Amino acid sequence: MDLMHFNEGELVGVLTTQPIDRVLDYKAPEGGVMLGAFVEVPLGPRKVIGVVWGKGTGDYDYAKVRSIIRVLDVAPMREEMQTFLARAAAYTLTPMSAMLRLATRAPGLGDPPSMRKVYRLGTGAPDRITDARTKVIEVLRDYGGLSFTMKELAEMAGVGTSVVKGLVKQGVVSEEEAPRDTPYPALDPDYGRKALTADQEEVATVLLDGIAAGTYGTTLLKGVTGSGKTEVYLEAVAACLRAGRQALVLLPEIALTGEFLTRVEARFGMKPAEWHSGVTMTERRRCWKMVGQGAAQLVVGARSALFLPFQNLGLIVVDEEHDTSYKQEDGVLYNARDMAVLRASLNDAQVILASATPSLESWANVEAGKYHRLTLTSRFGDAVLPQMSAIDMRVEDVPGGKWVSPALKNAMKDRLEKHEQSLIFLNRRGYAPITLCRACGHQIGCDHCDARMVEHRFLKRLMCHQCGETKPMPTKCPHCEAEDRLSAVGPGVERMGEEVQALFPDARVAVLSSDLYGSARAMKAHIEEIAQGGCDIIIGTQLVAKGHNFPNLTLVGVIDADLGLQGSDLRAAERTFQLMRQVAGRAGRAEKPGEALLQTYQPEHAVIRAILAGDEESFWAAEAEERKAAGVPPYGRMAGIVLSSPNVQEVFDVGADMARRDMPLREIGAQVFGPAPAPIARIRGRHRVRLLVKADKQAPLQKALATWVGQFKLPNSLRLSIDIDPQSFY
DNA sequence: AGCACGCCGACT
DNA sequence: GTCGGCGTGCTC
Repeated sequence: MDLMHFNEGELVGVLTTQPIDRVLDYKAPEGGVMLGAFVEVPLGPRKVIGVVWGKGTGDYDYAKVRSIIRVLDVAPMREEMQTFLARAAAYTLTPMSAMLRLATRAPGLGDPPSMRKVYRLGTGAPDRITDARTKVIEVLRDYGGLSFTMKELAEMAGVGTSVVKGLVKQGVVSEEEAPRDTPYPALDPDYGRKALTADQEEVATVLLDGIAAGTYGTTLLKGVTGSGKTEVYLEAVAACLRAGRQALVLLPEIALTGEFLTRVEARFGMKPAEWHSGVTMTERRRCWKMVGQGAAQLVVGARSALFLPFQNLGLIVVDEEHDTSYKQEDGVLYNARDMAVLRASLNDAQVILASATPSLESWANVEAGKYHRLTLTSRFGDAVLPQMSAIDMRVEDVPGGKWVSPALKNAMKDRLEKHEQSLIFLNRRGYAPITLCRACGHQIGCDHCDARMVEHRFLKRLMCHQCGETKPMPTKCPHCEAEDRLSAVGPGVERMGEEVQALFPDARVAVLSSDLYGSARAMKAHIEEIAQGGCDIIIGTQLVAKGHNFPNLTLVGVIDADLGLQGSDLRAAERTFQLMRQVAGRAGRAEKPGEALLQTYQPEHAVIRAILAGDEESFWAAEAEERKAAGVPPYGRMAGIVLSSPNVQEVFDVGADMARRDMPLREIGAQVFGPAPAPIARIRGRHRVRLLVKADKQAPLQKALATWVGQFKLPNSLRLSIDIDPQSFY
């Protein structure tokens, strides 16, 4: 490859991670520098990390141009990575410096490679031989030429470290310095190959053809839980490894990585590299560096893994592609699913978007011919999708303050008798969503946010689900001071646990909610125990919808299928549809047929009917029609602009001013709506208003937004963030 | 992001 | 008089 090289003294442009939205000129250091090199440069009184972005422009007073201090000992950034960052920045309207920060988030990037002492067989002869010494020498012989740390070697030989030290002194064992960051063990694509069903084989073959072509392409891999989606895309990973290229698997949640790593190990013989907020600093550094040297073949990670310095990326799998956590909602606002497609297209790599319930965006891209689509139909074993039906809550007799209908209760009783598990699903954490004073009607809210405090009886506190603030449960109303008049209104999972336990006093009831655990590990252990039959009835939030297997589960009861259909959130129907189908998909594994019962007050609602009929195609088609008519994503483009400030008056004034001076937007036919209070009007003491911009699919939205926002001189106290393709906008 | 420069209010 | 508030601007 023809890498551009700059000789000493030549002007180069360096992009730094400092929030300066410009490439600065520097002189190439002694020995010259490559395009894309990671460098340390002086900036004012400081030294900062940057990347050689291109030739210098020479538009800065030459006398003031300083020299690059040093070139870091890491692989230079590839040109397609530069393009990826630039395109992603332009799309999300993020400054380049912030984009570069995502790509340089490796701890200790600027440090010299960390070294450690390793030991291998030397050439010397021992002065005398002992049993312990023989063991050490045998271990080293067995592993012919490999080296180990002192601790490893002593442990493997079953001797103390002093034995090894003695041998080192005599040169029998040699000591040398080696980098601490070691390559990941090679994965064997043929290691744990499982026989696929005919259906899976067919799909895998198509994916393999895509990999073999070595070109860009995106495939939506659709398959219900248990259809063997993972097995099938791991075949694509195997093909990618055989082709000598790197692969990346993105998972929406860290809690899922543990189980996934085990599956990778079973399939490829070794664990892959891991990248997410849960891994240690040392391991992250190793991962970043090894990925950059091509010494990590497969990375399993969170959305930020998209910014790792892959040298030869051949495949990106986005598992559970519909998951909303792929959309970063703070800092740089990007959707990892879309960015994966962008990165792959610049790398001639393949993308697999896997889901049981794809997003409407992906569905629309398939319809438009941009993505391929593969569907896995048959489930493992002979289990079938659960029998789904609605319980019409308008005719059920449910006492006040209770939520389980007689129909659902009977179904649960039946499972208890058959020693099968039931799952009661309610997507509300805590005990009760509202704490109301019966004397004055006051609802306890958060002091810093415009949100209600949720009672968590388990913690004996009230919690704000927006900012996480908690306070002790008061005994008297903070408004009218009436004693003992506060009451819990509405259901939460903790309260459901109480109700169900009262209905079935002898049943073992377990409540599953993310806030009940101290760590992801504790949560995983508990879920595993429950799945193995550790309880009769599970009460859970959407946590249970995410990839956990409950082999003995045959009944799913949804307490409030209408939750999420309310409001004018455009994606509410889509989300409810996905969530209900996923939850229902938990029932009926192995040989036992499952049943799903949905409690609803609007059984005639199109979404509820589509869920019950299991008729996805018509649901998507109907959704697509509605959104086309409304001109909203994925058939139109939107951007959310959130202004926030400690001063209410200020945000509304600036918001109104921005809405008024909308010429740059009108020029591209875009419309501005608002300002309106943002979905959460106050967070951590900052008042928030939102403007929404709607444009045609083809309109150059980003450019117009940049010009529009650029017109305003914003006060310092005010913060503005632009969210292209916002996930939620009620 | 830091850090310096600079221009108005209450103190020795 | 001057100490210090943090708004504004610069960093190759």
